[in-house]
Amino acid sequence: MTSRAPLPFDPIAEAARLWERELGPADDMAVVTSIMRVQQLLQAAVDATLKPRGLTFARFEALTLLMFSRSGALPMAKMGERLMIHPTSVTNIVDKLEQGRLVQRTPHPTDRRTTLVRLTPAGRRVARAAAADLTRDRFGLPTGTDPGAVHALTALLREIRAGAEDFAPDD
Amino acid sequence: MTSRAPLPFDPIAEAARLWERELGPADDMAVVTSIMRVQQLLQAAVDATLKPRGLTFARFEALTLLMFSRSGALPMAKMGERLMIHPTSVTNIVDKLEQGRLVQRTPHPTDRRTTLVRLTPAGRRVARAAAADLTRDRFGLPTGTDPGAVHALTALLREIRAGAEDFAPDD
DNA sequence: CTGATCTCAGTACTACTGACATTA
DNA sequence: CTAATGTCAGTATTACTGAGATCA
Repeated sequence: MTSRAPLPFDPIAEAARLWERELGPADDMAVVTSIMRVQQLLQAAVDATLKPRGLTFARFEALTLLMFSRSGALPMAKMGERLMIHPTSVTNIVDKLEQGRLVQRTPHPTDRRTTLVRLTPAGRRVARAAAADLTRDRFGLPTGTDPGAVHALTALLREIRAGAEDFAPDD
Repeated sequence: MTSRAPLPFDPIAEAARLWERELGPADDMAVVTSIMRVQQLLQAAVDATLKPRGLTFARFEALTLLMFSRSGALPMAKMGERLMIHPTSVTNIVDKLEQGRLVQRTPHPTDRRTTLVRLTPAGRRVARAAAADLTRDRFGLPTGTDPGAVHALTALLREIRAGAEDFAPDD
């Protein structure tokens, strides 16, 4: 959260202008760069909101996933699939959450290969509190962000996710 | 690039449904999560495209910035400002580019505190080739992504960047 | 003296590869 | 035997803090 001085011009528009002049069509470059830059801004804001509770956005997402699951517990592999993260990253994230006593590893009742991750009462409490913090801070979105723009953005990003096979198109 | 099996449903829409039921309005959560997820997909695709040339997207952006500068050289601090990255990250990225002989550190002619980073001929060549690769792969965007959607997305993200003081609004 | 510029050491987080033990 | 599950060791990136040297 090192508050930078804003640039006197839009760096992406400027880059697109020069790219177009020297390298060809710049539309794809401009969107992708925009997404990267906005993600960076939001990630920093969200992590700052969560820091007092010892969470990162990745850990918060894992906690939320468990909170929304029927029994409050899921296999590691299922978590990785839903969160689109690598198996070793699941191990790492669950390690940290377990150190904070927000989740607990338990054996699967029938499949002994599988480890279930279960939300503890403290985990559920922290998840709800963190969710309230994030809602209050609008997940890092600038104050005054137009709700219509939020909807439109979500819909457009959904198209891209569908095209990238993030999920089955016929939902 | 571990090609995952796509989920049989949209995980973000599903999370929004449950969030709305238990925690309140989910619109902000849905956009921000969408941006994070799409960024992850694009970052992986772009890095895969650049890997054969020994570049990451961050290093490519630094190279491009130099390519578009008047003299092909910029102070480290100026680079960090434009790319929105931390001074120590600039040091790190320039280190790697210099190891690959794509840039060269040179002293500033008048301000002896400042280090100029200059593109080498090889650096310029690699930058242009990488740009061509990325253009060919549409910067990781799914094949068939609607150009209209690309424009709309860029415009909406520009609003958010402006609101976050990424640059001066009166551009 | 103040402030800017850059680097270094050390830490944290996430991603990925390859290897491995266990079990369905 | 094959495939799935989870973990570990090791590596690569990037981000950030704190400290310090140099210099405008």
